[in-house]
Amino acid sequence: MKYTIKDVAKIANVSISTVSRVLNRNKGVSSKTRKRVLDVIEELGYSPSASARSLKTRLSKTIGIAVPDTFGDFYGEVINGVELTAAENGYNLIVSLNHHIIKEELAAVNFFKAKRVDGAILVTTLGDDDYIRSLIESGFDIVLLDRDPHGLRVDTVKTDNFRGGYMATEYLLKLGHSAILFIQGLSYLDSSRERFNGYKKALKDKGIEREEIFILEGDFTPESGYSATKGYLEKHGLNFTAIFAANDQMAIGAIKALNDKGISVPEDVSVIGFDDSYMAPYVIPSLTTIKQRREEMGRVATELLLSRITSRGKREKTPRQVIIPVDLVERESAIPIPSKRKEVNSQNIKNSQKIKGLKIP
Amino acid sequence: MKYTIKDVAKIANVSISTVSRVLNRNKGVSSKTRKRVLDVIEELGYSPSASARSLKTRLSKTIGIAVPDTFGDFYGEVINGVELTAAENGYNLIVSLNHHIIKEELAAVNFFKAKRVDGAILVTTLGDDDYIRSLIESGFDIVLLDRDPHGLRVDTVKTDNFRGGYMATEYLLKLGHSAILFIQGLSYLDSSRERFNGYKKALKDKGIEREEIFILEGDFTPESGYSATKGYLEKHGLNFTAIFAANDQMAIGAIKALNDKGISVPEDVSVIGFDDSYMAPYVIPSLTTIKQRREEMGRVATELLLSRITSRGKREKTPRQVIIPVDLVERESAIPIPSKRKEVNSQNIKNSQKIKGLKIP
DNA sequence: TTGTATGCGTTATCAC
DNA sequence: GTGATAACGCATACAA
Repeated sequence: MKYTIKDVAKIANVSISTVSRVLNRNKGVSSKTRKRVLDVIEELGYSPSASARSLKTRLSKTIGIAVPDTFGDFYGEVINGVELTAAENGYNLIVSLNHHIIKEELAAVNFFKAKRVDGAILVTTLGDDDYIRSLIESGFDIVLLDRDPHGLRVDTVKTDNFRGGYMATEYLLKLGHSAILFIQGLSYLDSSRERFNGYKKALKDKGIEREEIFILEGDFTPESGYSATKGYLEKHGLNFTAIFAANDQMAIGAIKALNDKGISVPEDVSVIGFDDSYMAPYVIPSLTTIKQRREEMGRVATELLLSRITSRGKREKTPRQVIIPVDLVERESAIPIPSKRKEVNSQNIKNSQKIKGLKIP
Repeated sequence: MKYTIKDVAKIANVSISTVSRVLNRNKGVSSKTRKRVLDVIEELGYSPSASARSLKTRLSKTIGIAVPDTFGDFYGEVINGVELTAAENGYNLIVSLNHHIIKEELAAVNFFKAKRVDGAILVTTLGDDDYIRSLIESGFDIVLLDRDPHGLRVDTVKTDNFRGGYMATEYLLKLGHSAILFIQGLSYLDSSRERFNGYKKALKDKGIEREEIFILEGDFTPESGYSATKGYLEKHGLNFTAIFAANDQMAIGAIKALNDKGISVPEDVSVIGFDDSYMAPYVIPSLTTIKQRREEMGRVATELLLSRITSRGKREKTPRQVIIPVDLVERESAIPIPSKRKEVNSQNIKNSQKIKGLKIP
């Protein structure tokens, strides 16, 4: 907490340049004096001042990450992947939350830009493309996560949302479902839109095109999945046999809403989510879902960023777009529609009878 | 990204000290020149170098937080509270994960100590008390979160775990349960132990003291709650009517295990958790639990830390131990035992019949 | 009210 | 192989 390179030098009976050498390049120092210096460092518990060092080197050995919040599974696990990779490479992580407020995101980014960090990962960016463009043009290294490049020359890392949406829907179609509700997340996010596009495409490929009213609004929270489903049931009744929610949390909320109305999952309605969150195997019924590799997204984004940082000055790399593949995880919440089932047991009939006050078309 | 205070000074036709003054104390500068300087700053998009500034002031305006990981609800929300409060006060947050490995925690703390941060919040510390003691003695500001002081002169913030454990158990007792399983979390953590103590005390106050085999080992993950419960059922059968799990995730895992064995919650077994996590209202049945104010814990810890940091040099404050109160949140997963229920409907009987292959005492 | 000069703890350039 | 010394960008004591 209080020793400087000077103290070390004095005690080790060498010059500060020698100490600096053993601290860094470790070359051009006789092994004898190196050992002596090292001993003193150890003894004093000395560690170099980060600020002095970065003032000189213009490198902070720190990267920033801007995320909306740390709730739910997604952001937390992304951060995990980022921190892990950063730490492995000797970088620290400054986390800035913007609470889904654009102004705060801009503030965070400006702060990042103020030389405090060597580069930044922007997750689920809210702001328009212009400020990102200006960031890039000013030579600031950034990578976008969970977002498309939108024509910008940036590195991006995203999940294969379209394919995930397609797979989920296709899976339900194969199970015999055709009346499939889609609960979208925040619709201004690329990730939500693409899952939606995958859903639409799968339906279209199957010749189904009508279902406008089947699109419910959500915001990725379980509350939104719950109330969207509840509202829909109260308005339209049970005129669907399956739900695809843009994330697991909304799927779980939807199941709860169905359950509250006496509708059984999966016997009456199949549900599929997106994420393969921590809780997905443990909810009842366990959730069939599209697995998104959240931690890996963080890892990859960090690797991209660090490779840019360390290659500064060399010729500019062309922007890279990494798309992380998804997998379908089959669990209990999605099953074939009754006509396709081997056996229809009494339990299902019983449950169906419980549906009251609903206009069943 | 590239202007310095010098550039600003030159363009504004003032000295760098004047610029510095408007940047900081903002006093002793005529409003005319201040405006001029401000304009130049604005125009250039200048922002002072953090490293230079902290080299000079010996303050980094950054605090660190060390947590095991960012999975589940607890740590993420604590971080949320910390970041919020830090940002409000102009501080940045460096997050360091130790992945439940002591060595990494020590590394993180040493790093924090290397002057990069003005203070640190240590969450759920793994390491022994000695290294924390040495930290404190060397004048480093820290606050411990989710952990007891263990006689150390540190500020701590924790949930009222004992009372939470007591309340949960007492609630079950009032519902008529007496055979209550306890699933503990990582038993080396204060928080888990105290919830356990609360459980034991409530039983004792009620004159129940025998239940050694009723204590199951868990580690706060849903997996552990699941497998502990499954293992117990396979070994002892259904010789209990309620479960108190040291967190919601394990409670949800336990419910899943019961469900897999054909045991209904809450009809056959009542379950109560701890946390009031994000998902608690949406699992089926919705989870009765003890609410832990995670974000507030983060807020309070940060306030304690910042107050220490800003009062450096003044006479030392005596350590403060803040205990955040808990609340019981009643939902669906815990109900009176059958003899205490107003009505026993056929549904319950039916469910009970489903229990097979279990030695029911 | 404003300007000048010094030093914070490093790294790097140059000598020796 | 080693040692002076000049920056890095800023805050501040001291002058003016």
